[in-house]
Amino acid sequence: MSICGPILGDVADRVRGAANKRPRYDPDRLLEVAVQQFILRGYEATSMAQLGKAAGLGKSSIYHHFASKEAILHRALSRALDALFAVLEEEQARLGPPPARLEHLLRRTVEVLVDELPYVTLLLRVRGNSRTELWALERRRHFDREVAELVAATASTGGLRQGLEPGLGARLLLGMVNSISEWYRPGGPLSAADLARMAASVGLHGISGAARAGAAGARGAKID
Amino acid sequence: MSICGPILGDVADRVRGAANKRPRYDPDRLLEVAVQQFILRGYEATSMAQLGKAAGLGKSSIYHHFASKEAILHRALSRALDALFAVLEEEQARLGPPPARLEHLLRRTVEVLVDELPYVTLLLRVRGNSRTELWALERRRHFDREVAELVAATASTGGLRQGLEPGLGARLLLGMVNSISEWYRPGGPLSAADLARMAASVGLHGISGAARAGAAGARGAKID
DNA sequence: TCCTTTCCCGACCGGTCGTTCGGTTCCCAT
DNA sequence: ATGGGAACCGAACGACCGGTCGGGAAAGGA
Repeated sequence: MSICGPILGDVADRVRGAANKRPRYDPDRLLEVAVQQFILRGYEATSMAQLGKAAGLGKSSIYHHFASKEAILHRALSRALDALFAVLEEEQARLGPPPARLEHLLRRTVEVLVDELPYVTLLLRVRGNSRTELWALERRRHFDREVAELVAATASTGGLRQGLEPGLGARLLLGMVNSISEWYRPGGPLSAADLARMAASVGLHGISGAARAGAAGARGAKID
Repeated sequence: MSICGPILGDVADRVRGAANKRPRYDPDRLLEVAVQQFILRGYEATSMAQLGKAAGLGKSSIYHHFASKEAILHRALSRALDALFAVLEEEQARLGPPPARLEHLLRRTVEVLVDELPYVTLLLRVRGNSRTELWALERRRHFDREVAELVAATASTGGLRQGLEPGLGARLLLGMVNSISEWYRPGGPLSAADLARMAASVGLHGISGAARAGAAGARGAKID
């Protein structure tokens, strides 16, 4: 128990021992606290002093573990991006018929999103304000493009609905999947695997099959 | 032609005459410039000085038109929310069988999103940092809940796929629709009406009909 | 022409930002 | 027990933040 941390049961409490010892951090644990704050108030709106307080530290102590505020962000975004790109390397995402590969990719993306929820959430909110954010944005675009190419490959097997440009389909698919980070909270009644299966299924079913309501001609939404 | 505005053909240029007269603003035009900047760099990361420069004004001049930085945000968010809630009042969203009402609601939501793109985009990025943002967040939740109730009504007519909780369906639907603000740019080859028709069709088709890949039991995602 | 209103400006305020620095406290291997 | 590195602290830095203020230029009606 402590009165220091702003939220009960926080990392700040876990990091000190059972007694009220002085908190001792390593970069990864501090990262956890920092990302939590970044998500809560936004990166720009979070001050180093707030980061320190949330961790039970003075703000100058942060600089013992990270070179700068931006370095914290970089590490967090890197973690999210690495986890996402690892999915692209998985066998089932690289071999087999495109529709099955796309299904696997979407399902695993959701699972990673849930698994690394804070880090991916932070990634999805990046807007390109600093060099670090621009770098993350570009890496993320690479990922999106791979998904788009897989959707295009699925389309060329006839798996896409009439009039739906593959680029648009990919965007809608990714938008749906990414939006999960805005409401999903671990510990709820919905398991990550079930959510992933369902989201992938809903998404794929949405962009495939016969059109119900016709959209005359919807063309030209390439992932750039 | 001017060297003042950061982007060519900006509102800052349009607002002065053909000659290089002094810019004269009214709140609405200034709002347009401000929202553009808020989207570009984020609300917190945008300073009043930057707002002024983007408008071709000194930062103190902003306060002639708006009481505070937060007042600018409030006006922008209000514009987006009013446009969205107006859709809920439309006849076709209130009368008829639930599936048709849902289709209309989704389609019109996309059209409003595109129509008021900067303002809705700003709304969708709000995280609840100030009283204004909390207010906007709550109004937005009301809108989401109305959509969720319509999805639930659609479900009770048997229009929802097996195992898909209406709350989860609504979230996925809204996530897909809202994500359009992250990539759609007016002037592209895709008209707002076509996009709206296609997005609504993809979304509805995704959450309805028979399941392809089974998700054992996916339950419990209520819109709060 | 003159006066009023609208609009805009530069200088300035207190406060907070990210960051630096010299020094203190703690843990642990020796 | 003791030396040394890792972890942490408070004070202070210059820069910049949102906001205020008194005054000047432009527009418009008389």
